[in-house]
Amino acid sequence: MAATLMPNKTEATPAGLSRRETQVMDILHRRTGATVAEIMADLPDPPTYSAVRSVLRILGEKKLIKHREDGPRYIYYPANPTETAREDVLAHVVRTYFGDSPEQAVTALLRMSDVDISDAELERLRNTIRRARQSGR
Amino acid sequence: MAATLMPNKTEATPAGLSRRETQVMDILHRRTGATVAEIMADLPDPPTYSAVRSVLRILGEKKLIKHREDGPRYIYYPANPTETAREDVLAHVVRTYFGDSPEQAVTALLRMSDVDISDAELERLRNTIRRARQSGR
DNA sequence: CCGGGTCTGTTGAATTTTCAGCAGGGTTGA
DNA sequence: TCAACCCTGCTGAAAATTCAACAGACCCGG
Repeated sequence: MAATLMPNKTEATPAGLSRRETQVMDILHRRTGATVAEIMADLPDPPTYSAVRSVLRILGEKKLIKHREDGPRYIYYPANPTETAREDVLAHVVRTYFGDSPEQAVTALLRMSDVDISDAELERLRNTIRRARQSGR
Repeated sequence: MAATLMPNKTEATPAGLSRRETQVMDILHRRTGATVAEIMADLPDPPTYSAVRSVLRILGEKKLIKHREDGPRYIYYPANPTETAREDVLAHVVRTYFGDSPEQAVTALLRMSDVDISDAELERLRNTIRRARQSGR
């Protein structure tokens, strides 16, 4: 029994960022742009100002972020549009945690987010999805 | 203009795993358990067998994975239930990429996943969610 | 019974990440 | 004007990660 049949590499973890890099990118996405001070404030176990800037420089070299000037300081923001990032991360999550079933992801999402959707509604939604998928696709 | 008003730390990145650690955890989630060989096969730029085992040992020390014996070898798997992991990762994604709006996450999910749901359906779903949230919660 | 192969446990080194200090330039307000 | 302050750019060191090699145990086929 050959263990692995599909190539199936991990990927989709954008490129493979370090811990701090990931944290900073997350902050930039959440804030859609932030100054060094703001990033530092949001960072768990905030390191020094200089340390944050190091990470930013590296992210810049990797072309993952850009910055514009805002008076005396820089405002850093993700290099590619949020929309893209959203698709990427959702694809990754669906693939990794929901066996490639967007349906399951949706229901989990609804279930956990205070949206106490009824079973009936859920069923209806599921049908809608299935129907849309069959015909549309 | 005080920049930061909320504490708003990053967190939710489970604990802050290293690059390799994250990759391995993702593989274990996707496969719901895997041998070293399988993990190695799924890893981008696969290192040696020994290297993989190092990461596994560390993940074990951090109580993030367990392993059971399967004949001559070990099968590693996430220490806490997939369900929990799913909630955590969804919460993180929604917060980071969708401004804490599960609704938006759901629509994005539907839109991107081959489910070419019509605007009308989408609107209906949105109403359903809103309604459920108001009354149910 | 014995050799080859596979697996785990452990250790130490190479590489990467993370971090802080310092120098220079510009802005601000007294 | 000028001094205090804040910001960036850069550099090198500390710390963590990543990795490979080696030793010992086990299993299997000949």
